[in-house]
Amino acid sequence: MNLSLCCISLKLQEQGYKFQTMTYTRFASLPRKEALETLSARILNNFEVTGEIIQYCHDSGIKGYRLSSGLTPIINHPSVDLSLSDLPNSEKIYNEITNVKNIIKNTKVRISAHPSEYITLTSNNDNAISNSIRDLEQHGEIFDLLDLPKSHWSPLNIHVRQDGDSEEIFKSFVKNYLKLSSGIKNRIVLEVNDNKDGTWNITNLYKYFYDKLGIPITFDYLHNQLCNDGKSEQEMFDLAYSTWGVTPLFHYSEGVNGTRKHADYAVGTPNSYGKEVYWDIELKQKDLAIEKILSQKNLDK
DNA sequence: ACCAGTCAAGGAAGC
DNA sequence: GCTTCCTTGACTGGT
Repeated sequence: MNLSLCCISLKLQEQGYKFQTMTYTRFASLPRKEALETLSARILNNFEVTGEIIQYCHDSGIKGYRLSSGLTPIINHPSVDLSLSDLPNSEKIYNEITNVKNIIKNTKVRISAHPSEYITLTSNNDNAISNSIRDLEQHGEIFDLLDLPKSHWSPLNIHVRQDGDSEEIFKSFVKNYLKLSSGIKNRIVLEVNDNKDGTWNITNLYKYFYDKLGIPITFDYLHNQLCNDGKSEQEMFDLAYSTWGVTPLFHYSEGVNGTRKHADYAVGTPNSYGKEVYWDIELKQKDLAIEKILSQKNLDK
């Protein structure tokens, strides 16, 4: 089974490999030089941790890894707007990125990302749109530096956040989608929403975004349970599956007591309905939850 | 060393 | 309409 780790390894975290971040408030409160140095050191740390995690995934039989969206904090902030090359010791960061690139090449772990839940391509708020585009392009830049394919093999997964009139929202999406670079357009995929009564269930995503733009649809067990049009799970799985030109990367999670809150561990196992799929495991116990699924799978054999 | 509060985003949901 | 909620994990500052 192709399982994929989301962002954090609890095992490595225990060994001291932890991501670091920085808020804009903090950045702005420090003298410029110190702020930049702190930020640079944290970003360097984050790429080192990323390399460790990818190697660990490979060594543990985990076939995929979702990059943390907090890899390069603040640099996309509209009031900061830095590129990696602006940072002190940027050559160290680029060296580390090259190291991560080589680890990916050697291990063949499938790399993806799920940019912020707050990204929108349909908003009426121009700032929200430009912030979203900047954030997506930043992800693309990192993907390119890591030499990841400009295809859905390395997907950038986002949501259509806005509910309402499908036609209007779709039009708004297209307008902004066309502003994205080809590196983003070739990688972007759309995930079923998790809000009840949501407009963007898999059927509707298919009708608009796959049919008209060829964008693959990400099936997610939990979200599909919470947001669907009454069709069977397998029917939705198959429909989403049919939109991918490469092996799909779907999401597996279980809710606590019927809520969207993610459980610590899986009770069930991902059902791939006989197909080849990569599963992002969105469970709070991260690699420990994956380990458990893999060990149960082995017991079954 | 530890703990509680803070931070960030934009649409949803509630009043 | 306006406010609060949602979500997440690490930072921050006080003890």
